[in-house]
Amino acid sequence: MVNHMVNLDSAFHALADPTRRAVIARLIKGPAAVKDLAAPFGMTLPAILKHLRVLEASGLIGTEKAGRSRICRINPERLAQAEDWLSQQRAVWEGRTDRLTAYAETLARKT
Amino acid sequence: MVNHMVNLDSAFHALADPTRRAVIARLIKGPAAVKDLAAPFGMTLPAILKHLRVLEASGLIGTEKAGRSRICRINPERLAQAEDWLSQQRAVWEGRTDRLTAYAETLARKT
DNA sequence: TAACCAGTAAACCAATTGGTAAAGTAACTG
DNA sequence: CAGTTACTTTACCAATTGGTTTACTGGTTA
Repeated sequence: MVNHMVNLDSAFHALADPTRRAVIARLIKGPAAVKDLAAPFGMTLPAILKHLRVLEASGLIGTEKAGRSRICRINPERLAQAEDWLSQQRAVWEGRTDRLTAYAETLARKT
Repeated sequence: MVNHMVNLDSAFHALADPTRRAVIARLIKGPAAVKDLAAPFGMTLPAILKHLRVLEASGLIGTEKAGRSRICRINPERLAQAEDWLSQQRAVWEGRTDRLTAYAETLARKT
């Protein structure tokens, strides 16, 4: 139960970097090798590799070795978990404002 | 247009800490003073204040001074922005898998 | 006015981050 | 077998983070 929190920690942390979000946006369209992910950014291989490790540790992506290259693919479930936390908060918020709206209507009816 | 990214950076960064998510979960049910937010955690006031500043800088919450206390309230729009990015990615993913599904069905029809 | 209360500021600390450069290793290619 | 490619490791760096303690300010209350 605490584990779930830890996952959210690492998932949101992974999402907090524009490079990593760009990698996700790329991978969501299909798997890619490390080299191909590095290409769009003016960044060294080790730098991208660090980002990929952060993403992999968070469970947002998975990687596997194929010959001399490593291919990365998205793990949409973890992305959904982050989205779920947010939509859950929104649900509470909307429940609250609904209640406020209902209360306001009650007041309006009384006056 | 780059600004939007920066906002996502700070929003996701703010969400990456369990204390800050707990603060958000609390504030989404209604405004609260700094002291009340600090109470549930075994943490000093300055520590919570730092978290609140991070949350405020990200735009996820707003604060205002009232007498000697400062009351904090949620800003649901920013929360929605983070959710939007995620659901947008999911939409791409689902579009992709839909296309794969359609392709699989085409194959099935041919055989 | 004296005492208390809520927040703020400042200085400090260990750990983490996002990047680099340089030197390896393992898998293809000619 | 020699060379290139693609990743990997290591060591290093400056900046940021999440926390502390101590001291101070401004409001509230007895």
